[in-house]
Amino acid sequence: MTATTATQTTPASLHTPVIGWFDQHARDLPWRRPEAGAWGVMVSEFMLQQTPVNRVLPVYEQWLARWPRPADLAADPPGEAVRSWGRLGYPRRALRLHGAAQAITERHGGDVPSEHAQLLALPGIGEYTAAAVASFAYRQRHAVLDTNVRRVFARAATGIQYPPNATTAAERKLARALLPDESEQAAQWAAATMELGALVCTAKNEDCTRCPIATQCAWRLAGKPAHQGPPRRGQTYAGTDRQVRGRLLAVLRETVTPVPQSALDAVWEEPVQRARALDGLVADGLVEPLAGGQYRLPLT
DNA sequence: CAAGCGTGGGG
DNA sequence: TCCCCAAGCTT
Repeated sequence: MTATTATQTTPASLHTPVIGWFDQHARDLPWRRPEAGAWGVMVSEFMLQQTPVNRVLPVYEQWLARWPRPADLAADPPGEAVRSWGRLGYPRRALRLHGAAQAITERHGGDVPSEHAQLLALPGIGEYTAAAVASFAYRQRHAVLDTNVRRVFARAATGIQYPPNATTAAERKLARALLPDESEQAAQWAAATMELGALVCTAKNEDCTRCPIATQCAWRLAGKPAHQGPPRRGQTYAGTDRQVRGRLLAVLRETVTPVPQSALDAVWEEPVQRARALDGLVADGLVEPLAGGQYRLPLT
């Protein structure tokens, strides 16, 4: 026999069980079907930035039915993207997705680019989304570090309950070290680790009995020590500008005809904050001011 | 780099 | 009820 330590965790010892688990338990999500294409993957990634899967599903279906290609979206006003975004939250994402569709139409012949650098240059696409589209849609080899993967790696490899607030160089290095060499297997690994974090290795109430790598998990082996350090910053919402913006935009989504100032004034009592919120929406390009104190979603 | 940016479901 | 959280990006 060799002197191999049977219990040591190696990258390869994680790949087979995690990918095997994914084969058995992956959810059948529409953007994972072959017919979704790169555009479907990209749309889903925008919508899933900070919004849960179950709320994205219906909006995704409507969106792809209405705008099956980037050029279809680019041909409509940005305000229509904002309206169709509905109540997914963070409506600037809708504007950025529209802008990305325009850039794809103008610069890439209407096809979602496959190169990471070109994806990264599109509005609304950062490090994570560029890697996700390149990996999921084009089966390339990229470290895909979202909140789920970061939590899985923090626990399984680093032995801590939660990753740092912001992605660190150490996390990127670890993710690259764990990535399978072959690109198709790397793409499966990316999707599988993400799904594991979403379904089993969740932020709260993780279920280690269903985890395919529980026997190798550093955090579990250490007795699942509680998170050290300051509590995660809780985002207050009630009474903030964000809440006011949400109410204002909800009014404007209701109608294609311009809305008078009085209709907007009705959503919030305090005039200073109300005006600040509306100014912010205009500055962001989410609202278009018209002559005579009227407002609408942007046509350009 | 910390702050700002929506919304709704579940414990 | 309140608090936490959900496939981040931009400035």
